[in-house]
Amino acid sequence: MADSEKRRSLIQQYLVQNGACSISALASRLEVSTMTIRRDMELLAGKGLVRVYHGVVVPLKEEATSLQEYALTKAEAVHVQEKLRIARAAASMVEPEDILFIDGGSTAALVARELPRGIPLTIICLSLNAFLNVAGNPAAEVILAGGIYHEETHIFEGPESIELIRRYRATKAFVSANGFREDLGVTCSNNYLLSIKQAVLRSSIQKILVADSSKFGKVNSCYFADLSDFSELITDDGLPDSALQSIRDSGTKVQAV
Amino acid sequence: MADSEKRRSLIQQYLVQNGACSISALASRLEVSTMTIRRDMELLAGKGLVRVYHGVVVPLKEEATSLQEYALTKAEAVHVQEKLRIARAAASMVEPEDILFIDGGSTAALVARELPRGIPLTIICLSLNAFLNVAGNPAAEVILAGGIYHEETHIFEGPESIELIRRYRATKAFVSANGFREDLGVTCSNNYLLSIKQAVLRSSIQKILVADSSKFGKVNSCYFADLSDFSELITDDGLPDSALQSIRDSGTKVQAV
DNA sequence: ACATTTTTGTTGCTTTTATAACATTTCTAT
DNA sequence: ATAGAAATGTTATAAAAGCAACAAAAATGT
Repeated sequence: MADSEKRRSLIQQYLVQNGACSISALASRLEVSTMTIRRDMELLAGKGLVRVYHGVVVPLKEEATSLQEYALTKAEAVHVQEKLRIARAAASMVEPEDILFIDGGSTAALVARELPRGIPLTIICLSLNAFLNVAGNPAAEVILAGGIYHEETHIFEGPESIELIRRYRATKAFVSANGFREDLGVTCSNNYLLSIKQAVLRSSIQKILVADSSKFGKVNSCYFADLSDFSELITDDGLPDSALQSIRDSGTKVQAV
Repeated sequence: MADSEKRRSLIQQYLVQNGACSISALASRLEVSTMTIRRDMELLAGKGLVRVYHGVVVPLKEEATSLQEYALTKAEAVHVQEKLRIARAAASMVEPEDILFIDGGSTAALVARELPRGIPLTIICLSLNAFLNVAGNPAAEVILAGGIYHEETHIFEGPESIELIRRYRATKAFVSANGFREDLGVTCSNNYLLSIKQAVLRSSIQKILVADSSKFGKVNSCYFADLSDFSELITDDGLPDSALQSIRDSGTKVQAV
């Protein structure tokens, strides 16, 4: 990476952490002239990443503040690029008046974050992560399945959660998983996750599995569905063609983004 | 609320939405001089709510979350000190192994924040505010009553919420209110709040009303209990002695902190 | 109604930033 | 190595913001 790029990257990182910074402070911190910073900012502003006011740079990264930030720092920072592509593909499937289940897990949380704003939706969240990423959407009715909070998964467990899921009917469910393979099916790591995911599948028309290719071939302790139980799989381009083909043959649409 | 307060509140709201704004823009938007805005910003900066750079105001993200936002940008900003004293008194009543209901509202959210950490508790939260203030407490089992999210109150509404409350039994319930008086009882502003508060009262041994003295004498549309239905009232020192005495005579303990 | 306090606006001056044009350095490819 | 390109620094001028002191207006209390 060129020095100038590295500097801009550093600036961005600093801005996201600190919320804002003056151009003069950036110049002295990075030991370059203010003109250099200005030119950098012009570039970043052109990309829509920052906004430059009078002497001050403010990161414009979509609400990287407080709640959303919390939701993402906790998420495993692995395969973020893939997960984001998957999330965007998933979000682009959503249509006005859709009723959505958003599962726990970092990929599903990203789906929540990428959901179109301004169109009427009903969004039923199963994890705090997903919820925090949609709360505040003015056009959406946001529902959270409550219960006992599990900090490691950000999911609420309990009969109330299951009951709530059973009471609703969704047009689309975005479900995550810890592992998926053709022979042993789709798996997750906990018993309560299993109950929730199964309830979600039973309450939804379109069942969409969002899982990056690192999950492919893996198994975890709790089996909750076969791949063919899903109407669609959204994953990245890391799956072998043979696998893609055989999943498609079993009746599940596949998007590899 | 005084005009100046209203203006500062508007500014804060605008800042949280937009991330940042120049002083000159705020001045023309609110049709006051830049000096007025500058002085406002000095005030808000003193409270640690914003940071002023050269001509630009940036909200500080640490404080912009749930509670502070609610407690300081909304109309209740005036009574923060009282609420905090009330919250601390309430929190000091809590003992190990207690099972707690924490209602919605800024005062109850403060109770949640002031709860002792490290002692085993079961904490059932009825609002996002309260929840975010206790999530992460390692010694506590944290439960959130889910349902349809209401942004203006940060509360989750729905049959699931009520069912969850009915299913639990608490040793202490910290309940908030919009108004309370001896003749017309304790009132809140919404129907769903009413259902929740009544369910909480029916599921709890000790029923503790936390409400600052500005609520005294007021009525709101929804009546949900008499003052004598509460085992205890925690308020500040703004109630007339005669009222304190007559509430005590009716069998409700009163702490005026 | 009056005086007092608080809030807001105005002015002049200082300091900081923006911008453009030009000079210099650093990088890159042959 | 060297020319050309890209990146960076410098300077001068214009524009905008900061600041302090004072004036005017509005709110408050007696």
